[in-house]
Amino acid sequence: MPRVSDTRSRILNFIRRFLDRRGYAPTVRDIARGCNISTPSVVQYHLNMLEEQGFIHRDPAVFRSIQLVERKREAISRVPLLGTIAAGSPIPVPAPDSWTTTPEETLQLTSELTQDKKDIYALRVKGTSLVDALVDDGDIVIIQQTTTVEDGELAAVWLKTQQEVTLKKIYREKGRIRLQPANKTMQPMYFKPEEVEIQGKVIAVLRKL
Amino acid sequence: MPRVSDTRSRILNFIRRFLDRRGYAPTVRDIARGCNISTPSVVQYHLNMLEEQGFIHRDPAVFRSIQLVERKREAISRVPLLGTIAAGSPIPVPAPDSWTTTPEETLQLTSELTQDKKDIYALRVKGTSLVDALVDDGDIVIIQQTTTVEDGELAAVWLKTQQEVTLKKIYREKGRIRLQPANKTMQPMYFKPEEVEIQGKVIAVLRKL
DNA sequence: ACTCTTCTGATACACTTGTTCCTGAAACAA
DNA sequence: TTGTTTCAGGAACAAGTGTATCAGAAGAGT
Repeated sequence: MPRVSDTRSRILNFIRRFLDRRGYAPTVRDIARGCNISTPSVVQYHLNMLEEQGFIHRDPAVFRSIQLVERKREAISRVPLLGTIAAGSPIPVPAPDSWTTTPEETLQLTSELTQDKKDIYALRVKGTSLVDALVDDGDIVIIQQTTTVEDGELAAVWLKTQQEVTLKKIYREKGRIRLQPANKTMQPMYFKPEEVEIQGKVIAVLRKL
Repeated sequence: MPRVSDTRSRILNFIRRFLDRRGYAPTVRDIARGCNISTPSVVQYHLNMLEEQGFIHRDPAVFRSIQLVERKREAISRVPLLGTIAAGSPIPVPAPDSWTTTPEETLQLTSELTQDKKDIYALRVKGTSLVDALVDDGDIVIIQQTTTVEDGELAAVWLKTQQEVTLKKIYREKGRIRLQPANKTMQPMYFKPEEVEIQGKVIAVLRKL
C-alpha cells in the first residue's frame, strides 16, 4: 500500500469533478486547495507524473490548460447541416465560409463517426429517390467534400445529363464509369467520365426514428 | 450595415474554433490576436456584451473561463454493442448485467441520437436480410428494449413461426398484426398477434463507410 | 547502514491575464 | 447643435498562475 492513499488519483478525480462542475480546468493552486495539499509544487510534481504516465496533457506555461486524455478520444465534432439532398436538385456545395459562420443547424457527432476527418458536412435526404442506396427520406448523410474517390467508395454524384444527384458506388472502367447501387439486387448504370461529377464521399448515414 | 463587419460574431467563432482545437478557452489577448484586434480592452468590451446577450458565460477574474452557453448541455452516452442481428438467429436479449459489465465494444453517441433514453443497446447487422427495412449488411441498429411499441414505429420483431427476426413497422389491425417494410415499394406481411414477439424499438440506424 | 527513488514543503520569480481608466471616432436621435 | 450610445485604441495595475529551486522526509532495495 502506498504511503499516502494515492494523492495522484485524488488529484485526477478532483480534475474530473472540477471540469464537470466548472467547465474549465483547475489551476495548480485550485488542486492544492481541493486536495488538501499545502503547496503548488507538490501538485506540480504530480501533474508532471500524470502527464508522463499519459493521463493528462498540459500546454506549458498556459494557465488552466490541463486536459484529460480519457476525454480527448470522445471529443464531439460539430458538423454543419448545410441543406437537403434530393434527386432533382444539385447538392449545395459548401461555401468556404460556411464552416466558420454559423449554419442553420449543426450536428453533434463523436469522433467515432467522423474519424476526425476534415471538410465534413451533413445533408438531410428529401424524398425516396435514394432508396437504391438504402437511404430513406429523412435520413442524414455525412459527406466529406472531395472530387476524387477510390473505386468502390460510395460517392455523391451529380449526373450532368440527367440533372440529378445520386449516391452510388464508383467504379472506373475503361472508357466509362460504372455506378453501382448499394442495394446489390439492383442493376448498375454506366456513364461517360465527363457526364458524372463527384461531389463528395459518403462517410456515414444516420437515421433517427 | 454595421460599421465593422460584426466583430462580435467573429469573436464568437474564434472562441468556438479555439475550444475545438485546444480544448480550453482563449484569453482576451488570444482573441485579440486571432481577430486582428489591437487591444484587450476591445475584446473585453465585446465579451461583456456577449455575456449580457447570453452567448457566453465567464467567471470574473478567472483566466480562460469563457464558456459557450450553446455547448453547456452536451453529453456523451456509451451504448453497449451486444452482438449481431441476422435474419436466422434470435436477437441477443441483453442480460441485466450486460449494461454494467464491460461489453466487447461500446459505441459513443451524443444525446442527439439517444435522446437520453434508457435501456439502449446496439446490434451490428449481419447479412442483407433486412434490406427491405433499408438496413444494409454492417449497419448498426440502436435499439431500445421494450415489449410494446406504438403503431407505426419500427420494431425488432421475432417471428415465431418462421424462427426469424426482422425490422418492420408495426400496425395493429383487428385480429392480426401488419408488418410494413420501411421500403414503401414492398408489400406488408400479416401475422396473428401470438406469432410475433416484439423485442425492441429501433431508435436509430448507423452506417459507417 | 546506505543509497536511491518517491514524495512533501516552503519560498520566490517572472510571466500571463483580467480589469480599469482614459481618449476619441462614428453613428444616431432630439 | 448637443447629447448618447457604440465601438476602437493605448497604457498600466494588480492579481492569478506556471515554474524553478532548495530542502527534507519516508519508504524500498541492497
